[in-house]
Amino acid sequence: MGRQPCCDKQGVKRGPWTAEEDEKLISFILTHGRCCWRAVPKLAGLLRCGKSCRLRWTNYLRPDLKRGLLSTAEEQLVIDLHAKLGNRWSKIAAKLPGRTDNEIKNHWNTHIKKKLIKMGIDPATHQPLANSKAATSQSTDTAESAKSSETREELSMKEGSHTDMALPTDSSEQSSWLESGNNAGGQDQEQLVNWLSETDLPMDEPWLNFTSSNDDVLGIVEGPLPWDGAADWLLDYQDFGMCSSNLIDNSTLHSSDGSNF
DNA sequence: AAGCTATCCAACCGCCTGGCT
DNA sequence: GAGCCAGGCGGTTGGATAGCT
Repeated sequence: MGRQPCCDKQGVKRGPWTAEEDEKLISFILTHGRCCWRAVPKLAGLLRCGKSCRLRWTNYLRPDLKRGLLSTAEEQLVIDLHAKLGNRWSKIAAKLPGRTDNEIKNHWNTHIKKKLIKMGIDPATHQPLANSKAATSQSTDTAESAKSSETREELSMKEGSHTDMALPTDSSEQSSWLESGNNAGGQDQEQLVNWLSETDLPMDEPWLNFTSSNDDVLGIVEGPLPWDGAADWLLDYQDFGMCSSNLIDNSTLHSSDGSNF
C-alpha cells in the first residue's frame, strides 16, 4: 500500500513565500501555538501544504532564530559536532541555539566543506585527504581521533579562530564528552552520540553563548529579520515556548505603528 | 552593457520513525 | 502485530544574485 502524499498537490501553492503568507502563518502560530501542521494551512487560510508551513516556520519565521553568517566559533563547533555525529544536522543544530538544521547544512555544503577540502581535509571523514584511503583502512579509533584533533588545531590556527570558545573547557560534563570523543571508539562514541542526542544544553552555558551580547566579539552580523523590522515585538516572544498557545490574543498581532502584520 | 558562470540559500521531495487505533 | 498518519530529517533542486570575462 503506497503512502499517501502529505497533501493534495492540486490547489496547493508552491515556491517562495510572500510576506502576506508569512504574516498569516506567524499570526496563526502565535495565536494558536504549533498544533497539527496538516491543519495549519486550512485554519490559517493558506494555500500551502502543512509540511511547507512547518518548514517555513522552523527555518525562517521562528522568532528565536538568529540570522546572518555563522561565526567562526559556531563554524568550529559545527565541524567538531560533524566529526562526531556525521550528517545529523538536526542534532548539530540542536547544539547551536538560534540556528536551523537547514542553515547549518547549507553552510556546511557551501562554506565549510570547501574550506576543509582546501586545507586537505576530507569533509566526510575529517581525515587528511592524502591519507584518507589509508585512514579508512585503519580501524584504530584513537589514531583517527588524534588526527581529528589535529584537524581542529590546524583549522583554528589558519582561521585565527576562537576555537577555545567553541569547545567546552571548564564544564566537567563537556570535557567528559570531549574525552570520550577523543577515544571515539565504539562504546564511547555511542555514549557521546547518546549524550548529544539526549542532552539539552542549557542556553546560559557560557561556551554556547552566541547570542547578541557576544556577537560583537564573535563577529556575528545580524541580518535583517524576515519581516524587515516591522515586527520587532516578535523578539519579545522568543521564549513563548513554541508549543504554548493562547499566550497572545489577536489584538497583539499588530505592529506598534498600527499596521497589521 | 551583455552574456556566462559560480555561489548561495529557501524550498521541495522522499524516506523514516514513532504514536495511535 | 498491522496499518495509518503526522512530524521530522537529510538530500537535492532551482531561482536569485554576484562576480567575471
